[in-house]
Amino acid sequence: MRVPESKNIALGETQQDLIIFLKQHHLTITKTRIKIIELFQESESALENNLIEKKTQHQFDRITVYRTLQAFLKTGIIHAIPTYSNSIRYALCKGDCNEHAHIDNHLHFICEKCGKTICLDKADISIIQLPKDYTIHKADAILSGICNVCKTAK
Amino acid sequence: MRVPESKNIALGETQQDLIIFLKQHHLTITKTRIKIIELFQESESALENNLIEKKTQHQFDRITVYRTLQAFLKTGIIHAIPTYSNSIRYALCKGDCNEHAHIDNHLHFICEKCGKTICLDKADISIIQLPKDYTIHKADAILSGICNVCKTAK
DNA sequence: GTAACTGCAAAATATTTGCATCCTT
DNA sequence: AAGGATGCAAATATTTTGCAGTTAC
Repeated sequence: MRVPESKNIALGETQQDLIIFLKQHHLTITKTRIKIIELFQESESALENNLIEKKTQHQFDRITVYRTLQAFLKTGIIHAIPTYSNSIRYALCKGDCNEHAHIDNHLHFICEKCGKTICLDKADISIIQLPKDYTIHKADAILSGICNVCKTAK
Repeated sequence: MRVPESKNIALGETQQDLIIFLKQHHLTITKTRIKIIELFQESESALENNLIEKKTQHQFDRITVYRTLQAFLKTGIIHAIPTYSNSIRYALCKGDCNEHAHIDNHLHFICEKCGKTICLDKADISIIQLPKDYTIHKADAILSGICNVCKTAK
Protein backbone atom coordinates (compact mmCIF):
# COMPACT_ATOMS: atom_id res chain seq x y z
CA MET A 1 0.00 0.00 0.00
CA ARG A 2 1.12 3.49 -0.83
CA VAL A 3 1.62 5.57 2.30
CA PRO A 4 0.81 9.26 1.80
CA GLU A 5 3.46 11.70 2.95
CA SER A 6 2.26 14.17 5.53
CA LYS A 7 3.67 16.32 8.27
CA ASN A 8 0.48 16.17 10.25
CA ILE A 9 -0.16 12.51 10.81
CA ALA A 10 -3.77 12.37 11.84
CA LEU A 11 -5.84 9.43 12.91
CA GLY A 12 -8.89 8.85 10.74
CA GLU A 13 -12.14 7.10 11.48
CA THR A 14 -12.11 4.01 9.28
CA GLN A 15 -9.96 0.93 9.83
CA GLN A 16 -8.26 1.76 6.54
CA ASP A 17 -7.23 5.16 7.92
CA LEU A 18 -5.94 3.42 11.00
CA ILE A 19 -3.73 1.13 8.94
CA ILE A 20 -2.31 4.10 7.06
CA PHE A 21 -1.72 5.80 10.38
CA LEU A 22 0.28 2.87 11.72
CA LYS A 23 2.34 2.67 8.53
CA GLN A 24 3.13 6.36 8.72
CA HIS A 25 4.56 5.67 12.14
CA HIS A 26 6.60 2.79 10.72
CA LEU A 27 4.79 0.11 12.64
CA THR A 28 3.76 -3.26 11.25
CA ILE A 29 0.03 -3.90 11.13
CA THR A 30 -1.19 -6.46 13.64
CA LYS A 31 -4.51 -7.36 15.19
CA THR A 32 -3.27 -6.24 18.61
CA ARG A 33 -2.22 -2.81 17.47
CA ILE A 34 -5.40 -2.13 15.54
CA LYS A 35 -7.56 -3.21 18.44
CA ILE A 36 -5.64 -1.17 21.02
CA ILE A 37 -5.66 2.00 18.93
CA GLU A 38 -9.39 1.56 18.42
CA LEU A 39 -9.75 1.25 22.19
CA PHE A 40 -7.92 4.53 22.70
CA GLN A 41 -10.15 6.18 20.09
CA GLU A 42 -13.32 4.94 21.75
CA SER A 43 -12.21 5.88 25.24
CA GLU A 44 -12.34 9.51 26.24
CA SER A 45 -10.20 8.77 29.28
CA ALA A 46 -6.62 7.54 29.60
CA LEU A 47 -5.87 3.83 29.70
CA GLU A 48 -3.43 1.73 31.68
CA ASN A 49 -2.21 -1.76 30.84
CA ASN A 50 -4.60 -3.42 33.26
CA LEU A 51 -7.61 -1.61 31.82
CA ILE A 52 -6.69 -2.52 28.26
CA GLU A 53 -6.47 -6.18 29.23
CA LYS A 54 -9.96 -6.03 30.69
CA LYS A 55 -11.48 -4.08 27.81
CA THR A 56 -10.07 -6.59 25.32
CA GLN A 57 -11.31 -9.44 27.53
CA HIS A 58 -7.79 -10.83 27.78
CA GLN A 59 -7.81 -11.44 24.05
CA PHE A 60 -4.08 -10.61 24.05
CA ASP A 61 -1.32 -11.61 26.38
CA ARG A 62 -0.55 -9.08 29.09
CA ILE A 63 3.04 -8.81 27.90
CA THR A 64 1.93 -8.11 24.35
CA VAL A 65 -0.13 -5.20 25.63
CA TYR A 66 2.92 -3.80 27.45
CA ARG A 67 5.01 -4.11 24.32
CA THR A 68 2.35 -2.57 22.14
CA LEU A 69 2.14 0.42 24.46
CA GLN A 70 5.91 0.76 24.41
CA ALA A 71 5.90 0.72 20.60
CA PHE A 72 3.16 3.36 20.52
CA LEU A 73 4.99 5.47 23.05
CA LYS A 74 8.24 5.30 21.16
CA THR A 75 6.67 6.33 17.87
CA GLY A 76 4.70 9.19 19.43
CA ILE A 77 1.21 7.75 18.99
CA ILE A 78 0.50 7.89 22.70
CA HIS A 79 1.96 9.75 25.66
CA ALA A 80 2.35 8.84 29.31
CA ILE A 81 0.38 10.75 31.90
CA PRO A 82 1.71 11.25 35.43
CA THR A 83 -0.45 9.64 38.10
CA TYR A 84 -0.62 9.48 41.86
CA SER A 85 -0.79 5.70 41.70
CA ASN A 86 1.72 3.09 40.70
CA SER A 87 0.54 2.28 37.24
CA ILE A 88 1.37 4.20 34.11
CA ARG A 89 -1.47 5.69 32.09
CA TYR A 90 -1.44 6.58 28.42
CA ALA A 91 -3.56 8.61 26.05
CA LEU A 92 -3.52 9.27 22.32
CA CYS A 93 -1.48 12.25 21.19
CA LYS A 94 -3.75 14.68 19.45
CA GLY A 95 -1.08 16.83 17.88
CA ASP A 96 1.74 16.19 15.49
CA CYS A 97 3.82 13.90 17.64
CA ASN A 98 6.26 11.43 16.19
CA GLU A 99 9.46 9.59 17.01
CA HIS A 100 11.47 12.79 16.94
CA ALA A 101 9.19 15.49 18.24
CA HIS A 102 6.73 15.26 21.04
CA ILE A 103 4.49 18.19 21.79
CA ASP A 104 2.42 17.43 24.77
CA ASN A 105 1.55 20.40 26.89
CA HIS A 106 -1.91 20.06 28.28
CA LEU A 107 -4.18 19.46 31.20
CA HIS A 108 -5.06 16.11 32.64
CA PHE A 109 -7.94 15.64 35.00
CA ILE A 110 -8.15 12.72 37.41
CA CYS A 111 -11.55 12.09 38.96
CA GLU A 112 -11.37 11.18 42.64
CA LYS A 113 -14.62 9.24 42.41
CA CYS A 114 -14.41 7.17 39.25
CA GLY A 115 -10.64 7.35 38.84
CA LYS A 116 -10.80 8.27 35.19
CA THR A 117 -8.02 10.31 33.66
CA ILE A 118 -9.19 12.72 31.00
CA CYS A 119 -7.15 14.92 28.70
CA LEU A 120 -8.51 18.44 28.56
CA ASP A 121 -7.14 19.61 25.25
CA LYS A 122 -8.56 23.09 25.20
CA ALA A 123 -6.72 24.43 28.20
CA ASP A 124 -3.17 25.59 27.86
CA ILE A 125 -0.59 25.63 30.60
CA SER A 126 2.10 27.50 28.76
CA ILE A 127 1.07 30.56 30.75
CA ILE A 128 2.77 29.15 33.82
CA GLN A 129 5.79 31.17 34.83
CA LEU A 130 8.89 29.04 35.01
CA PRO A 131 12.08 29.46 37.00
CA LYS A 132 14.89 30.90 34.92
CA ASP A 133 17.56 28.29 35.43
CA TYR A 134 15.42 25.33 34.39
CA THR A 135 14.97 24.09 30.84
CA ILE A 136 11.48 22.83 30.24
CA HIS A 137 10.82 20.15 27.65
CA LYS A 138 7.37 19.09 28.61
CA ALA A 139 4.63 20.37 30.86
CA ASP A 140 1.72 18.48 32.28
CA ALA A 141 -0.88 19.63 34.71
CA ILE A 142 -2.73 17.15 36.83
CA LEU A 143 -6.00 18.37 38.22
CA SER A 144 -7.97 16.21 40.57
CA GLY A 145 -11.50 16.55 41.80
CA ILE A 146 -14.89 15.40 40.62
CA CYS A 147 -15.57 14.99 36.91
CA ASN A 148 -18.71 16.14 35.11
CA VAL A 149 -20.23 12.65 34.97
CA CYS A 150 -19.77 11.85 38.67
CA LYS A 151 -21.00 15.33 39.60
CA THR A 152 -24.36 14.91 37.93
CA ALA A 153 -24.62 11.28 39.01
CA LYS A 154 -24.21 12.29 42.67
CA MET B 1 4.70 17.51 76.94
CA ARG B 2 2.53 20.50 76.34
CA VAL B 3 1.61 20.89 72.70
CA PRO B 4 1.16 24.50 71.61
CA GLU B 5 -2.08 25.26 69.82
CA SER B 6 -1.61 26.68 66.37
CA LYS B 7 -3.46 26.92 63.11
CA ASN B 8 -0.27 27.03 61.14
CA ILE B 9 1.58 23.90 62.07
CA ALA B 10 5.12 24.58 60.96
CA LEU B 11 8.15 22.37 61.02
CA GLY B 12 11.03 23.76 63.05
CA GLU B 13 14.72 23.09 62.86
CA THR B 14 15.56 21.32 66.10
CA GLN B 15 14.63 17.76 66.99
CA GLN B 16 12.49 19.21 69.77
CA ASP B 17 10.49 21.18 67.21
CA LEU B 18 10.12 18.05 65.18
CA ILE B 19 8.64 16.15 68.12
CA ILE B 20 6.16 18.95 68.75
CA PHE B 21 5.31 18.89 65.05
CA LEU B 22 4.54 15.17 65.13
CA LYS B 23 2.40 15.56 68.26
CA GLN B 24 0.43 18.35 66.66
CA HIS B 25 -0.41 15.91 63.91
CA HIS B 26 -1.47 13.30 66.49
CA LEU B 27 1.31 10.91 65.69
CA THR B 28 3.32 9.00 68.25
CA ILE B 29 7.01 9.71 68.37
CA THR B 30 9.23 6.95 67.04
CA LYS B 31 12.78 6.69 65.76
CA THR B 32 11.52 5.87 62.27
CA ARG B 33 9.28 8.89 62.01
CA ILE B 34 11.88 11.33 63.29
CA LYS B 35 14.50 9.98 60.92
CA ILE B 36 12.23 10.04 57.88
CA ILE B 37 10.98 13.58 58.51
CA GLU B 38 14.59 14.69 58.92
CA LEU B 39 15.35 13.06 55.58
CA PHE B 40 12.56 15.02 53.93
CA GLN B 41 13.87 18.22 55.50
CA GLU B 42 17.39 17.61 54.27
CA SER B 43 16.34 16.64 50.79
CA GLU B 44 15.30 19.39 48.42
CA SER B 45 13.80 16.83 46.06
CA ALA B 46 10.89 14.43 46.48
CA LEU B 47 11.47 10.97 47.92
CA GLU B 48 10.08 7.55 47.10
CA ASN B 49 10.05 4.52 49.34
CA ASN B 50 13.03 2.96 47.63
CA LEU B 51 15.12 6.09 48.05
CA ILE B 52 14.27 6.40 51.73
CA GLU B 53 15.39 2.83 52.31
CA LYS B 54 18.72 3.57 50.69
CA LYS B 55 19.24 6.89 52.45
CA THR B 56 18.58 5.26 55.83
CA GLN B 57 20.89 2.40 54.86
CA HIS B 58 18.08 -0.12 55.40
CA GLN B 59 17.99 0.85 59.05
CA PHE B 60 14.22 0.30 58.97
CA ASP B 61 12.18 -2.44 57.42
CA ARG B 62 10.83 -1.60 53.98
CA ILE B 63 7.27 -2.15 55.19
CA THR B 64 7.78 0.25 58.08
CA VAL B 65 8.82 2.92 55.62
CA TYR B 66 5.66 2.35 53.59
CA ARG B 67 3.52 2.60 56.71
CA THR B 68 5.32 5.69 57.92
CA LEU B 69 4.69 7.38 54.60
CA GLN B 70 1.03 6.40 54.77
CA ALA B 71 0.74 7.88 58.25
CA PHE B 72 2.41 11.09 57.10
CA LEU B 73 0.19 11.26 54.04
CA LYS B 74 -2.98 10.76 56.06
CA THR B 75 -2.11 13.48 58.54
CA GLY B 76 -1.12 15.95 55.87
CA ILE B 77 2.61 16.10 56.61
CA ILE B 78 3.53 15.00 53.12
CA HIS B 79 1.77 14.91 49.77
CA ALA B 80 2.03 12.56 46.83
CA ILE B 81 3.43 13.83 43.56
CA PRO B 82 2.28 12.40 40.25
CA THR B 83 5.06 10.76 38.27
CA TYR B 84 5.57 9.22 34.86
CA SER B 85 7.08 6.15 36.48
CA ASN B 86 5.56 3.43 38.58
CA SER B 87 6.64 4.46 42.01
CA ILE B 88 4.95 7.04 44.19
CA ARG B 89 6.93 10.09 45.28
CA TYR B 90 6.28 12.26 48.28
CA ALA B 91 7.37 15.66 49.51
CA LEU B 92 6.79 17.70 52.66
CA CYS B 93 3.78 19.98 52.64
CA LYS B 94 4.94 23.52 53.12
CA GLY B 95 1.57 25.07 53.83
CA ASP B 96 -1.09 24.51 56.43
CA CYS B 97 -2.04 20.99 55.55
CA ASN B 98 -3.59 18.62 58.04
CA GLU B 99 -5.90 15.63 58.20
CA HIS B 100 -8.89 17.70 57.13
CA ALA B 101 -7.56 20.26 54.71
CA HIS B 102 -4.94 19.78 52.11
CA ILE B 103 -3.77 22.75 50.13
CA ASP B 104 -1.33 21.63 47.57
CA ASN B 105 -1.36 23.65 44.42
CA HIS B 106 2.10 23.99 43.06
CA LEU B 107 4.65 23.09 40.47
CA HIS B 108 6.74 19.98 40.42
CA PHE B 109 9.78 19.67 38.25
CA ILE B 110 11.20 16.30 37.20
CA CYS B 111 14.72 16.37 35.79
CA GLU B 112 15.18 14.09 32.81
CA LYS B 113 18.87 13.69 33.55
CA CYS B 114 19.15 13.10 37.28
CA GLY B 115 15.53 12.05 37.84
CA LYS B 116 15.05 14.33 40.81
CA THR B 117 11.62 15.68 41.59
CA ILE B 118 11.65 19.17 42.99
CA CYS B 119 8.79 21.24 44.36
CA LEU B 120 8.83 24.77 43.02
CA ASP B 121 6.88 26.60 45.67
CA LYS B 122 6.95 30.05 44.24
CA ALA B 123 5.00 29.34 41.10
CA ASP B 124 1.24 29.20 41.24
CA ILE B 125 -0.96 27.29 38.86
CA SER B 126 -4.29 28.59 40.09
CA ILE B 127 -4.30 30.84 37.06
CA ILE B 128 -5.16 27.89 34.84
CA GLN B 129 -8.61 28.18 33.37
CA LEU B 130 -10.72 25.18 34.25
CA PRO B 131 -13.72 23.64 32.51
CA LYS B 132 -16.98 24.69 34.10
CA ASP B 133 -18.48 21.31 34.85
CA TYR B 134 -15.50 19.98 36.77
CA THR B 135 -14.88 20.49 40.46
CA ILE B 136 -11.20 20.90 41.22
CA HIS B 137 -9.84 19.89 44.60
CA LYS B 138 -6.18 19.80 43.85
CA ALA B 139 -3.89 20.95 41.08
CA ASP B 140 -0.44 19.79 40.29
CA ALA B 141 1.79 20.70 37.42
CA ILE B 142 4.55 18.39 36.33
CA LEU B 143 7.27 20.03 34.35
CA SER B 144 10.06 17.97 32.92
CA GLY B 145 13.34 19.02 31.43
CA ILE B 146 16.80 19.72 32.73
CA CYS B 147 17.28 21.07 36.24
CA ASN B 148 19.63 23.87 37.23
CA VAL B 149 22.27 21.51 38.63
CA CYS B 150 22.44 19.20 35.59
CA LYS B 151 22.43 22.21 33.28
CA THR B 152 25.57 23.71 34.74
CA ALA B 153 27.20 20.29 35.14
CA LYS B 154 26.72 19.63 31.40
C1' DG C 1 -1.44 -1.65 80.68
C1' DT C 2 -3.20 -0.47 76.35
C1' DA C 3 -2.86 1.12 72.01
C1' DA C 4 0.08 1.97 68.49
C1' DC C 5 4.32 0.86 65.90
C1' DT C 6 7.64 -2.52 63.97
C1' DG C 7 9.42 -6.52 61.50
C1' DC C 8 8.96 -10.88 59.27
C1' DA C 9 6.29 -13.69 56.09
C1' DA C 10 3.35 -13.96 52.42
C1' DA C 11 0.66 -12.22 48.78
C1' DA C 12 -1.04 -8.97 45.27
C1' DT C 13 -0.02 -5.91 41.59
C1' DA C 14 2.91 -3.85 37.96
C1' DT C 15 6.51 -4.36 34.76
C1' DT C 16 10.64 -6.41 32.26
C1' DT C 17 13.43 -9.92 29.89
C1' DG C 18 14.55 -14.40 27.37
C1' DC C 19 13.32 -17.61 24.12
C1' DA C 20 10.71 -20.31 20.92
C1' DT C 21 6.99 -19.77 17.64
C1' DC C 22 4.04 -17.34 14.53
C1' DC C 23 2.80 -13.51 11.51
C1' DT C 24 3.78 -9.43 8.44
C1' DT C 25 6.12 -7.69 4.67
C1' DA D 1 12.82 -15.86 3.61
C1' DA D 2 13.84 -12.35 7.14
C1' DG D 3 12.55 -9.45 10.60
C1' DG D 4 9.32 -8.26 13.67
C1' DA D 5 5.39 -9.52 16.88
C1' DT D 6 3.40 -12.73 20.05
C1' DG D 7 2.92 -15.86 24.04
C1' DC D 8 4.69 -18.46 27.70
C1' DA D 9 7.91 -18.76 31.58
C1' DA D 10 10.48 -16.60 34.81
C1' DA D 11 12.28 -12.73 37.21
C1' DT D 12 12.20 -8.07 39.28
C1' DA D 13 9.94 -4.06 41.47
C1' DT D 14 6.38 -1.90 44.11
C1' DT D 15 2.93 -2.05 47.44
C1' DT D 16 -0.44 -4.27 50.75
C1' DT D 17 -2.01 -7.32 54.47
C1' DG D 18 -1.73 -10.54 58.61
C1' DC D 19 0.24 -11.58 62.77
C1' DA D 20 3.34 -11.76 66.62
C1' DG D 21 6.53 -9.13 69.26
C1' DT D 22 8.06 -4.49 70.84
C1' DT D 23 7.63 0.32 72.06
C1' DA D 24 5.32 4.75 73.29
C1' DC D 25 2.36 7.07 76.32
